[in-house]
Amino acid sequence: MGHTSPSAELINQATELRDLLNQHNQRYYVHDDPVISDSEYDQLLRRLQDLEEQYPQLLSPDSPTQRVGAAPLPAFKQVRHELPMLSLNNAFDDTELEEFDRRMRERLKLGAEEKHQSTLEYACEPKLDGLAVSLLYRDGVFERGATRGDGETGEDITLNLRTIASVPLCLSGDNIPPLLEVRGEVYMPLAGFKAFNARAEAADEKVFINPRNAAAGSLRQLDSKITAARPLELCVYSVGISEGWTLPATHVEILNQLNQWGFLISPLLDTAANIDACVAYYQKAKELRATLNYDIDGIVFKVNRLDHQRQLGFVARAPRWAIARKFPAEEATTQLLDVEFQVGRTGAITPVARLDPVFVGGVTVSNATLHNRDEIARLGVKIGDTVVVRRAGDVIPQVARVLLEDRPSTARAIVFPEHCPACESALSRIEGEAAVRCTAGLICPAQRKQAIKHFASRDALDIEGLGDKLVDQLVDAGCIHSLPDIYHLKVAELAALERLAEKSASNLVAAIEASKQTTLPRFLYALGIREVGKATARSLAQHFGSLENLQEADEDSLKSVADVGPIVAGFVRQFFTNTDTLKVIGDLRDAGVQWPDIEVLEQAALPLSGETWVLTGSLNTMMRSDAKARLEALGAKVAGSVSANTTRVVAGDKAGSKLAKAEALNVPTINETEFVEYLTSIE
DNA sequence: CCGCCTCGAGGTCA
DNA sequence: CTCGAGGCGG
Repeated sequence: MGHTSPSAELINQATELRDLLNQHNQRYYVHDDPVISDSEYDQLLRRLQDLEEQYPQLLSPDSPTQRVGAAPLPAFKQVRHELPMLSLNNAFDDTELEEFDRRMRERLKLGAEEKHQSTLEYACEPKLDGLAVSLLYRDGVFERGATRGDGETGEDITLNLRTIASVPLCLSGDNIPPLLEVRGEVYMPLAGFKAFNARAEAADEKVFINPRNAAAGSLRQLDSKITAARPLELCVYSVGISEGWTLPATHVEILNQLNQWGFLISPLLDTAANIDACVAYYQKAKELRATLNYDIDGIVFKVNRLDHQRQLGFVARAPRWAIARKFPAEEATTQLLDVEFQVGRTGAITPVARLDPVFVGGVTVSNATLHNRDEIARLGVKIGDTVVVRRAGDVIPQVARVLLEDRPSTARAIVFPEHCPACESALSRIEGEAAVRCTAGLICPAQRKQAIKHFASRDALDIEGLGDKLVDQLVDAGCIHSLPDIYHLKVAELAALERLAEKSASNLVAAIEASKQTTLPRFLYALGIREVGKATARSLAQHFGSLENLQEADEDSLKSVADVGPIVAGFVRQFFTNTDTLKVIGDLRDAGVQWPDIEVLEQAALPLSGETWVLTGSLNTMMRSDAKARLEALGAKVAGSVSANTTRVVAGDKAGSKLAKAEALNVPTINETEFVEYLTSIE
């Protein structure tokens, strides 16, 4: 068995069964229109299983038998998204939605008076409450699936996605592109969620708190057999990269095409002729919400025409041409039990409300930030009050207001401290700032701990294993006083600590060692310069190329960096003129912290300086303006026409005369895929 | 901020 | 086997 080859007849049979099953599967899950009974389906599936068992050569990754799950993985691999997975801007009321529409029409030069004349059509669809994923199909076969992650890098969850019935293992229909990345949301339908929990409860197993976390937990299983037993679904809402597909004119047409190839799209997908119709769609969806078999947290509106989308481009980490109109956050009332004061990295004192735990927006809330002294005053809140709590912007719990009529006679005023709760030094408040700060800087143990935690955090040097508790432990034990001490920790010294044995200790030392190889933006961010977050750190790194250049930069040249004004420039100058911080940087470098030599390029200028590039044809994976900006950031000039001086031509789909001219003049050309690879290789 | 998963530590029991 | 830390995602 297994070593004999299957006959042509059997190979044929297996292929037919596979196609048939995939087809029925699609009818059932994507079009909700089954033509055979469940038991007939099971019979077909079992026949294929038998065949594959007998002749393992017949097995292919797109076989429906593969949905039952595979052997457990040791860990998830990291996956880089060629095209970053962006987030969406939000609108919390109708006015914000109308402002969005006004911005769109202004930028597209459509004119305000045309508001009600159907000039700007929007695609409307509900925003499912699940997890964003990306799925890559090569020649119509599902090849790789990944979580969104931070948008740039996610985790490879191919095997888990393969178990989801509405994830097509291979695409069907006409003109399937050789390369296609789709994006969508994985979620657990409410019926499945309830059934799963009912069964879990009966079996005395743990139940899930809400469908979103159930879906997230299911996708994070290393053993895909467990995922296979979870009722998950995929609904797609956009295309990432693609090759060999001339995109249609509108977003809705894209989705309809995806649907024809076998993907589930929202049955509520619709268009709105103008923003008033969007508002109406939102109202209708809000009423419909309670009857749906899945959680939604808002409605997404997208400018429907792709040429308009290209014209509008992106802001920061979100497309300019789309907005999510959020449903109002769910609210609940509870008691304010106490207020604690925490010291942040920059010394800011943050009051944190300790609440009587209350279930709101799908989770149990027991803490909420009160932001600062002004916020406490604005709310007029006292300890013992009944407060209204809500989960704002999806995540962070917030005290919305106080029910003064319920105030007990025992309510006590919240006393803002006058001294730092960690180091006792006096607090000060700078004119015009909301925050009250401890100015002791790194002398304050709380700030020292925060600085170290920040340095080790995911977006900074990403030292895995050096978390909150461990930093507290290490600082309290005197193992770490300042950042460079991290790099002198020894396994023996760590293993002597509580709850940290040989294994963890050597893992940590290895992670610390690995963190020495970093990048300039990460390092800058890790230093914790005030007002220098991830984005600013990246701009600074790109602009100055090296730490030396940045250190020597005066305020004027700092201000010439995008998003850097006088305030940030001031903080940066202040940081690099402080002898203590300079010593910390020196010690870190002595300890071996280093980043690739972008500084080599600083004099010789950027990698593409002196080159002239020409873009022609339409690009599928990026906006032309983005392509231009990226090239210019690398020092290239981007010209409109091809000449003998042109260094290179990027030929997108339907490239015309410019491509012909390039070939005539012997100017090298590259296609879009090569171009994207090239960009990612040198950026 | 919270819920979920995974993993290591350290206990209990064989 | 239980506990708790850390990573991840929204």
